[in-house]
Amino acid sequence: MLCRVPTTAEFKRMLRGSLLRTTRPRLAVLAAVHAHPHADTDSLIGAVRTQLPAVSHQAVYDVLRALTATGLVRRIQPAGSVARYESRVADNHHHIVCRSCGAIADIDCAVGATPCLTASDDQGFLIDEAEVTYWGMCPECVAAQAASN
Amino acid sequence: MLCRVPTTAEFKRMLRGSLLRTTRPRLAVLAAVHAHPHADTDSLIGAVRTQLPAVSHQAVYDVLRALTATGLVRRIQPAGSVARYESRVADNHHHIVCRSCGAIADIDCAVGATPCLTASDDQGFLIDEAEVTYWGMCPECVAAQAASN
DNA sequence: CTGGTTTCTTGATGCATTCCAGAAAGTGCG
DNA sequence: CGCACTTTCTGGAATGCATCAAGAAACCAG
Repeated sequence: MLCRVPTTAEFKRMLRGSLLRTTRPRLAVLAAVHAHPHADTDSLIGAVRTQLPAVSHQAVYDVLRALTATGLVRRIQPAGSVARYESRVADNHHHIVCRSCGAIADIDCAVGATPCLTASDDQGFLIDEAEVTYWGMCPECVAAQAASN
Repeated sequence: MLCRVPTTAEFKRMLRGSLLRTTRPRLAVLAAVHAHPHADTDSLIGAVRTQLPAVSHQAVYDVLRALTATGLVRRIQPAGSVARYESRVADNHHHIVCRSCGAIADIDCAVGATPCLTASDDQGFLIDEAEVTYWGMCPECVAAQAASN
């Protein structure tokens, strides 16, 4: 992620561009998602409350749903994990999840555009997205396991 | 799924082959998973109870976990869905999920072996599996939407 | 058949998420 | 700039899937 975190003014523009009212909770949540990629809802609530101590958890849930619906943030949820959110939305990238500690990292699509979208037989389904999740172990957990042997 | 549902004797052999005791709940759960692909836990509990009315939900949860751990069944959990189980475990196949009704269908890997497993940059992770989930609409929901327009 | 171990039953608990009703804040118009 | 309308936020309770815990029951080897 070489992208710097956008400014508040830019966040406002993003909200207006999505026909969303610019409220403090929304700006704070948007900033939190940009600052903490792949964070779960609880972490985001904590991050938001450092700026806005009074926000309710319900507000964060509502905002995250609104932002997800308009495409400003993306919700990911690997099997066995709670919902997590990220701000990279434009590009077609995938994720690798550590089976041991649950860490998530971004991975660009292996081959160009959207090759995985070509299913061998779609069985009459109208496919609009192919989501790839890589499973494995993060460097830290690999090292930890090697050390314990 | 051209495979017929295995017999009870075959289920027993499968359990013993995985060093698991052959108990009635396990046989019933194994049969239920084979008879109802992609069923969620609650449906499986219902299916098991047609044969074994007294089983507790906890027993089904435990059995499903044991079967998943030994690889006799596979657990899948698309984002926003509860856990589902299937009996196709040997082949490397993927799933397509209907955004509208949640239906799940099997899809064979697009290109031969395991091409998607080649990540562009693994970032130091030790990758052991690439899971592909296609998102779209099932034929029924496509028809229903077309009819309502 | 019997001892030892694993598994199942019953009931309670945890946790992420959602529902609900009233209060508050943002927005457009006069 | 202020007012009315609409949407959003607060606070509290509820839902639902899944897991934990302790004792009873079932399975397997000898």
